[in-house]
Formats: sequence, C-alpha cells, structure tokens
Amino acid sequence: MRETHLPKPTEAELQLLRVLWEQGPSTVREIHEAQGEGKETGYTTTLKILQKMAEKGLVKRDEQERSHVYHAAIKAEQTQRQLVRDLLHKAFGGSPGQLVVQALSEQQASPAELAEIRSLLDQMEKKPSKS
Amino acid sequence: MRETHLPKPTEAELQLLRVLWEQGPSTVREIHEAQGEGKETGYTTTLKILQKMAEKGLVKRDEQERSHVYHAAIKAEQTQRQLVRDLLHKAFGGSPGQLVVQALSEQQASPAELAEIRSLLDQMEKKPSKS
DNA sequence: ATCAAACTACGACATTTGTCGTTGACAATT
DNA sequence: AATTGTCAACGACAAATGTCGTAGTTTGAT
Repeated sequence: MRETHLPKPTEAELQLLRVLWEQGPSTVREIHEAQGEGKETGYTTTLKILQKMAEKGLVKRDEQERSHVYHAAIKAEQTQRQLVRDLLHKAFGGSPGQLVVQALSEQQASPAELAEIRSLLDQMEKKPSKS
Repeated sequence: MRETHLPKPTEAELQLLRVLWEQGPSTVREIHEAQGEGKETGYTTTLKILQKMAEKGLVKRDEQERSHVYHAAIKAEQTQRQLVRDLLHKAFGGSPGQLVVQALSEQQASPAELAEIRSLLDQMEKKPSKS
C-alpha cells in the first residue's frame, strides 16, 4: 500500500468522492446527476474536476468504454481519518478530546452510535495501543 | 448572539487565531513572532492576513496605539464547533458517530478525556435533547 | 451517407489564498 | 534637524479552485 501521500481532497472533490463511495464505480454522467440535488453546476465542471482528481490519484478510471468509468482510489474511512487528523492538528492542538466533545454536542447521535462509541472507549481503556 | 454568519477561517487564518486565543490581544509583531516556530513567512504576510481577517470580522483591532492591537472576534469553542459541523456534513453525512470513532482511533486520548467523553455520553443518553 | 447526440479534451476566466516588495507616515535617537 | 527604524497600507503576483464554452471525436439513428 503506497497510498499514503495522496493530497487532501478539496470541497468539490470530496463531494464527488462521496458519490463514488455511495454508488461505486460510475460514469461522469452518473456522478454528475447523482450529486445534482441542490447543486447547480454544469456537466463539464464535474468532468474537469474528475480529470484533476485522476491526475492527483484520488480516483482511477477505466477508459475501455466510451464513457469512462471512475472509481475512488481511496476508501472512505481512510479519507475521513485523514480529514479528522488534519482538523485535529490545525484546530484542536492534537488532542482529540475536545473534538469529540464538540462533535457529540453539535449533533445528537443515535443510540446505536452512542453504544458503538462506548464500546470503543472500553477497548481503548483496556489496550492503549491500537493497530 | 449575532456571531453566527462569520466565514470559515482558512488554514493560515486559523493559525493566527490560535495565537490570539492562546496569548490574548496582541500586536502584529507579537503574533508574527509567536507563530514563527517552523513557519518561515514574512512580517507583511502576517499583517496582510490579519487585515483580511479584520475585513471579514474574524478579528477586531484597536487602532489607538501606533501598533494596532488585534483580538479574536470569536471564541475558540465557537470556531471549533463550526469546523466540526462543517466536516460532519461534508465528509460524514451528518452523523457524528463515525467522526468520533475516527477521532478516537486516530490519536490516543488521555484518561481524563476519556472520562469526560464518557460522562458526556451519560448526559446524552439521559436527556436526548440538548440545550 | 449524413446528421444529431453524447462524450472527452482543452483552454479561458474569475475568485481566493498566501506570499512579498515598496511606499509613505510616524517616532525615537543622535 | 537629520537619520534611522518601525509600522500600516497598498499593489503585484503565482498557484489553486471552481466555473464554463468550444472543439473534436465517436456512436447511433435517419
């Protein structure tokens, strides 16, 4: 896995990545229309951004078909962790406690999520080192 | 509280805000030198960014003295919450559970922080609606 | 065979961001 | 009074970002 040093996706790029994570490999048109809710942007804009993303390595594409098929080159969890780490250092001085507190007080989490967090806390207190 | 619609600070702006939160009201030179660790940038760069921030309302300044004194116009917690909310919607689809999980698994939290999070979880499960 | 539709590629453009250099005002020291 | 140093203001500039329009190519239908 040499995937580590991919650039941080911009806002527009992240939105397209989200479509790819949700729908799996898609053509430009599929991506463009899927993300169209509330987004008033031209088809070529989406295409251009995807091309840039391909250059950067954020997505890969299959050019076999006339309509190229794009797929995400990184998993959602990987990117999310990258973004969280970034925010952690840039705004919270590296200590995750306050970030977690803000996140939880910002938006009510579902009981299932609360339970998941709780079990994660248990894990962390038992074995301080993670994989 | 009419502070809500301030623009999201950029990366460089956030770094200056952090200095102001830490040191309190400061002159440009104080800010510039405080943040100098590892940052190789000119004095006028810092000045220019602060001027932009003043235009946007992110900081205010006292022009009484020859060396203007800047102070943050928003509290750290407010900005942090804004950034977390932003990340929540842009990368996690609005559900905080995964964000919390990523934050915790990214960086080991201190026992004190873990305890704080735990008590916050207790609060949230008792009263589902927050103030 | 031609024409229309769909698609990629490419360049143009406005905006924002971060970076300086220069200028002009003011102050303090000589 | 003249010089030196500090400061804010302003303009310039490169790079990145997001936005389209147009051109050229391929595919499908008439």
